[in-house]
Amino acid sequence: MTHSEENYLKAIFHLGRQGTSAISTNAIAEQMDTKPSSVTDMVKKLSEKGLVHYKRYQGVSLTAAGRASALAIVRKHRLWEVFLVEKLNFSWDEVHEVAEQLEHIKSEKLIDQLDRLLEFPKYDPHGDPIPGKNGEFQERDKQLLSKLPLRAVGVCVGVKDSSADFLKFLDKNNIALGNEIEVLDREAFDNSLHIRVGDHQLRVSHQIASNLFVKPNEH
Amino acid sequence: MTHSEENYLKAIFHLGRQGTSAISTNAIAEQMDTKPSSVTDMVKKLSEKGLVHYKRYQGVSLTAAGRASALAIVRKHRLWEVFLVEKLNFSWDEVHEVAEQLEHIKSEKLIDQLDRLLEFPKYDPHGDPIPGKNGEFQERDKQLLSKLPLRAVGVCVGVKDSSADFLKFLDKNNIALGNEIEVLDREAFDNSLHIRVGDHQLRVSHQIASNLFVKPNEH
DNA sequence: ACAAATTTTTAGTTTTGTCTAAATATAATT
DNA sequence: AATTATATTTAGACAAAACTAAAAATTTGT
Ligand SMILES: [Mn+2]
Ligand SMILES: [Mn+2]
Ligand SMILES: [Mn+2]
Ligand SMILES: [Mn+2]
Repeated sequence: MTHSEENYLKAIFHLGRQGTSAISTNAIAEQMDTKPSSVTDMVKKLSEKGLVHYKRYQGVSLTAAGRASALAIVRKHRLWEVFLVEKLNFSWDEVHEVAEQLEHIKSEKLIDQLDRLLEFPKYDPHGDPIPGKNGEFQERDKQLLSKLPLRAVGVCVGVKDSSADFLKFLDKNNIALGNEIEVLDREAFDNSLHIRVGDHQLRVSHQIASNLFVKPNEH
Repeated sequence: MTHSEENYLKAIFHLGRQGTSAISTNAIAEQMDTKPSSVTDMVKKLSEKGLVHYKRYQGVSLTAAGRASALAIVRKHRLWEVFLVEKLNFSWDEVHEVAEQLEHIKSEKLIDQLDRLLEFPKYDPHGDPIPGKNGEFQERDKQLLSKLPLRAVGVCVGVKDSSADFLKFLDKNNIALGNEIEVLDREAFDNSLHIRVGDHQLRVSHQIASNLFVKPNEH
């Protein structure tokens, strides 16, 4: 499988996890920053290889084989991200670009041993779950901060947008995975929040709050 | 720079370290397991980019820029090989194939941090020197075992042929880097040697002996 | 239901890296 | 020096992955 084929499978997989319906050519093109006509070409090839279901004009979805391949790539991507943060002193906003390259390295032993070296991590630096060797993975019980009721308390466990810009914003404001977050107040006008993170307080826009995942505390 | 361009530069660099003359199209083709016509095409492109000196029918050599690029790739290749052996439990006959992939990953921080994680190794698992960040590297003082005089003692410091077959042969016969080797006898007929490796003895063919590097003991 | 807008596909090009077959230059041999 | 052999380059083709522009199918709006 080529790098390009792998990237398409991964894109289709990620789009499939958002909305559950069939995935459109345009959506894939946008995700991959390419043209719809290129997508059509590639989707045909993936279909020939039995990796996606495809009927023209009807969108695509992954076959079992395609899903397995996509999960393998996601597993590699996230393990490498952990490696970069834990062993090579990368910050969480720097890892994605390099992991995009490393995810294509082909060696089963490499990835199994990397998993061992990292002591079998369950989540990547952005809080996303790392699929196991056989593709199994459990999404964490989490909620967008913006959906939390007033006075609710939770632990920050992930980001929805993992762009460098957003991650650097979080760093600058001392918000990190594992922090306790409490919703102190919600501004009705723009849905911005007044929150407590650990022992400091700040105001965050709705856009910020709707890109932060928290695991609500049991009560 | 593409993977293919990088592979050509590396091949030219390695050929240049054997014989010092201009490197022939055919030699590159053989080294890269491709056709001479493909080499000509690529060499033209590398020449356009100022990475090799090239006049048709006269062979190629690296420019300063080309040499620097080649050294950067060799550095990455060998650091990754150390990583695979030291951190991921690979044996020295398994690392090359994976390093061929990893050497193309682009990230300066990645390779600097990898260097640090490995505690700035000077040599790779096959005894080959690892170029520094600025391309500087010192070839070790070493000699082929086959060239050693009778009764001479040395330390095994490298292999010339690092094919999996040869490396597995060495493993099987308990010959490893760092072992002390003494030449006990030389058979005039076929130049095979009777040697001592640490505390065991064995006979090795001339072909074996001429692919093992030793650092002769001062006397 | 029909026209307009949007989405998707097709057709034809481009770039990169490879190949085969043929032509040309260099090297070796008589 | 001429012939033969070898090495190298050119010419033309191909596959992969992208693109643009145009055609076709689908969806939307009235
Ligand atoms: Mn990522
Ligand atoms: Mn991630
Ligand atoms: Mn190697
Ligand atoms: Mn090596």
